[in-house]
Amino acid sequence: MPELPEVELTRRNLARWIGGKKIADASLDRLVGERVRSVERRGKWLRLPLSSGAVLFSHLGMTGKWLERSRSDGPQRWERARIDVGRASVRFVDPRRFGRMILARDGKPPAAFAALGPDPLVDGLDARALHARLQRTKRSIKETLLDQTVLAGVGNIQAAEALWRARIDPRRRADRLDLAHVRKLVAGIFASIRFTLGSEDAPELVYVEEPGAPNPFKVYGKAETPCPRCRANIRRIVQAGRSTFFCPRCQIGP
DNA sequence: AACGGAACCTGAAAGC
DNA sequence: TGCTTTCAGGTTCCGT
Repeated sequence: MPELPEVELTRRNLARWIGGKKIADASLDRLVGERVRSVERRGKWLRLPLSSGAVLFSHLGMTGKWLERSRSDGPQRWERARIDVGRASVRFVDPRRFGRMILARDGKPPAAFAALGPDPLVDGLDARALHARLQRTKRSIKETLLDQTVLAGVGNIQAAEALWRARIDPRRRADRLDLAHVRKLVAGIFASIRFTLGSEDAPELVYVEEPGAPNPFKVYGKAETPCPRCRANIRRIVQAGRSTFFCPRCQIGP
């Protein structure tokens, strides 16, 4: 269930595994013979420009992962695609099948990609611009952060974590945040992304919802445990059908 | 135009 | 034990 940090770590792994390499074989015939010019990321999308000018777009959905295996290894459980380069082979596995792979022969991105707002790592985040954008909605700040056209890459975990770091109540209306709040929020987003990049970096990513996976987060998935900052009990609520975790004491209310 | 809710799909855990 | 319900860090579509 990947968000910006997990997709960024996947990007770095894929760049090492297949960046600059020629595709010797693939589950998608059209890819054979192409060279992977680079592995890029924007929001939760991976973008792989190929030597012919075609571009491969990959979205991990909720459960998608790229794994490195040996060329001689058989299909992995839930394998949906494979790309072989030299002796190595990368596999896309996705039990829940929400992930997507799109080969754009003309390089034109899918609509969802084209509509993405600024990516914090790729484009940076401007507090004034974000503040102006937040003025245009009556939704809660938590729901608004999940809107990929406002900001690319923040998902349910990063939203909760960033708001906790910024001490902002997730139920607060987005248009009620002043510039000072938005500055704290921007700092919170960067801090949370950095923290997650540091704690999850591995050749094989493990998502927190998987059985037995560690939970490195401050509030996500921590209902009824003490807030790491003020020791009040973390609460779980539902917003727009998704779980939100927050501290009712140190995150300033609506 | 913007918003909330259901739908898409599968597996694991919790509840009965 | 086995059946049912709930939940999951994704987007998309549909109706209001």
